[in-house]
Amino acid sequence: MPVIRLPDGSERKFETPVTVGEVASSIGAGLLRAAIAGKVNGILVDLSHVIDQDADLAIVTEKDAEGLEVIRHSCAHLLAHAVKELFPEAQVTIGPVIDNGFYYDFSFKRPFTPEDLASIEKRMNEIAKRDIPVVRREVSREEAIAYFRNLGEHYKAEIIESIPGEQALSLYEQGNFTDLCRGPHVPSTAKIKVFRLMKVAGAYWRGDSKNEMLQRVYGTAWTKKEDQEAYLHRLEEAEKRDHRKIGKALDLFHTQEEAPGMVFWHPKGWTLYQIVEQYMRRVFRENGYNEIRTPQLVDRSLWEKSGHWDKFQDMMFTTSSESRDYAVKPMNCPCHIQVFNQGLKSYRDLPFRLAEFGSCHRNEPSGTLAGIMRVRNFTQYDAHIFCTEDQIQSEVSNFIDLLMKVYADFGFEDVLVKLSTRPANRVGSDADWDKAEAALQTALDARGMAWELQPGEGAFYGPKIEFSLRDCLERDWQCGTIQVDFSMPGRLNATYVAEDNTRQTPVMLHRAILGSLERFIGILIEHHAGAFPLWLAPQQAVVMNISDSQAEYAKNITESLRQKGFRVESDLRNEKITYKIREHSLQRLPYQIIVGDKEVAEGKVALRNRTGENLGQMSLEEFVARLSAEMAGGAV
RNA sequence: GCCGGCAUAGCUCAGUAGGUAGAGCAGCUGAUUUGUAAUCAGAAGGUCGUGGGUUCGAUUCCUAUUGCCGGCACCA
Repeated sequence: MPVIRLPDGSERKFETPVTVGEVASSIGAGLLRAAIAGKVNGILVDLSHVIDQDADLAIVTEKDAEGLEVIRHSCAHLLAHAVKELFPEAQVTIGPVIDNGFYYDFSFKRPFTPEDLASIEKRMNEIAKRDIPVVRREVSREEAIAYFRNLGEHYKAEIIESIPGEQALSLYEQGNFTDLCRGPHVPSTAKIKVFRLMKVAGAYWRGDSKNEMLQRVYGTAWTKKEDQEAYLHRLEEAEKRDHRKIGKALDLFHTQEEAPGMVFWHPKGWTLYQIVEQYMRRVFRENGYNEIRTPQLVDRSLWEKSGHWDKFQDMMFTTSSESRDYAVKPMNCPCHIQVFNQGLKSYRDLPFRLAEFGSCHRNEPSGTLAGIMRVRNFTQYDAHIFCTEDQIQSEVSNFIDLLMKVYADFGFEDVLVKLSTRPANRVGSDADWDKAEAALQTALDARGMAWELQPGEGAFYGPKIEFSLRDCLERDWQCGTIQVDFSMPGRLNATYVAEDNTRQTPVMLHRAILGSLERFIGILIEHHAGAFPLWLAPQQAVVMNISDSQAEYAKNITESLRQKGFRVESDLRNEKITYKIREHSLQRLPYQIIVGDKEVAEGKVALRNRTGENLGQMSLEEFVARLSAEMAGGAV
């Protein structure tokens, strides 16, 4: 005689055990029609789930986020169902829900083609229309294994065999297709209405590159057609912001076959790069860092001592000369320790902060290269702080303040924070780890930041915090990090003289704000879609004449602005003003200045901003004041 | 690195069921002196990513290779 409490607080009594669907039906036929699943005492279940004792129940419909998740999950099954009907020899494996959709991995003798995708999607629509009930059934482990072995579904059988314990397993059956699944699922295939298959790609079985490569089919699914269209539209918008496209259109950089994964910066792109570099240089200077420069090429023995050779040998570029082997530096830290090691350091020198804009090379696998986001030659904008354990917390605190300020200056307000703590394999004593983890956590909490704990995800040498930027398309980019290192200073013999005249090994903090500068600029390009704020714009304004007679005046305006430090060019070409405006608008210049006979006569300029607004006439002084104010609002 | 796709003029792209390629824009030349997102005309521009093969003939078919793109694995 279960009593069921609904989210609004009301209660319903039933004489016998009831299913979630029956409760929904007792509330209203409309609710039953909209119902996707149920939530019993907070646990998501099928509509067919039987409730035999008192419980809290919420009916999950397609309006709920969880309802959409269930639909996406069921859509993955629908995909597998269609594939099995069209290609019976294909074997099913797993099909989880992901952001905006789902995927399903198949083992098949040949790759799926785009044409296959079209026919699979068509079959999915047909199956959905058949309105096939989706039925849950519990079986024992042995039964399940035997069932899938018998079907020749070896991957499924392997999955079940790897599930520990003797627990009963659930199978979901829709017509002639059955899949092992925890569920829950929609009650019928007809509940899945809006979906699209997006792409096929290879994916390793169980995510291990030693295993067979499976065929992964990606799809997206929604409850409403408009939602799907909005999603597809968002993808198109993201494509327009692609830094490779914008980099070409705005003449910022290029890459070419002879230097894979390395960037040729053009004048405008290099201007942008320099603005970012000079800004960071100022930030370092004002915050107690000393900038240094260390060699690109360092004898192999140093990398052996630091431990990098052992682990990353294949990914380091090497060269040799006069029978010595060198490696091109893949990171700055070992060299920074060499600088620290020059001369005897006292505890009074700590914290000792060294920063470098170091050009690093890593021979990344070919398949990982992507525009300027992942390259083989990049500028590692990082710094190392040598300090005592007692200084960790204040250093981390100051660093977080600095990092948030820098991100805000670049237009990023939304920052995700993750704290990773000790892994099973690690160096350093538990006392060291206790202290370091506590220092990181205290620094975060003192600032009142929201953060996520990642237990066991720290590096072997120490705990770390990672900072990700969320851009305007809601994509996350991990850029910043601060890592405590108990290992490397000792490995490379860094010491200082303590108050009691003993030699101590300092703790080293690795810290980065922007990460790879190439990647950060790629993020900036996509975040701003090439329409950079004034302080970052490689070219801030153009001065255009209407006809030849104002050429001299235009040149003078340009020159005055340049004298004041603004990045301005003249466009004196014999073209119609509309033509010039169009060109510079496409180049996304913050300001366009137009001078014709009227402006010459009155000693003024006519101003147009990036959104196409005509700001009317003003004196050069007024325009300069406007630019200066806008720059002050930015970071410079 | 693995799976799949792609590679044609400076750029964006079309094309050839195998008979050495075409558009728009840019660039060049000339005319036009122009008021807030494309003035007109003319001439020119390509070893169809690279190597090998099949063929009377390959940009097209086969093969290898390089790069790029989408994933996967990787990322000190």
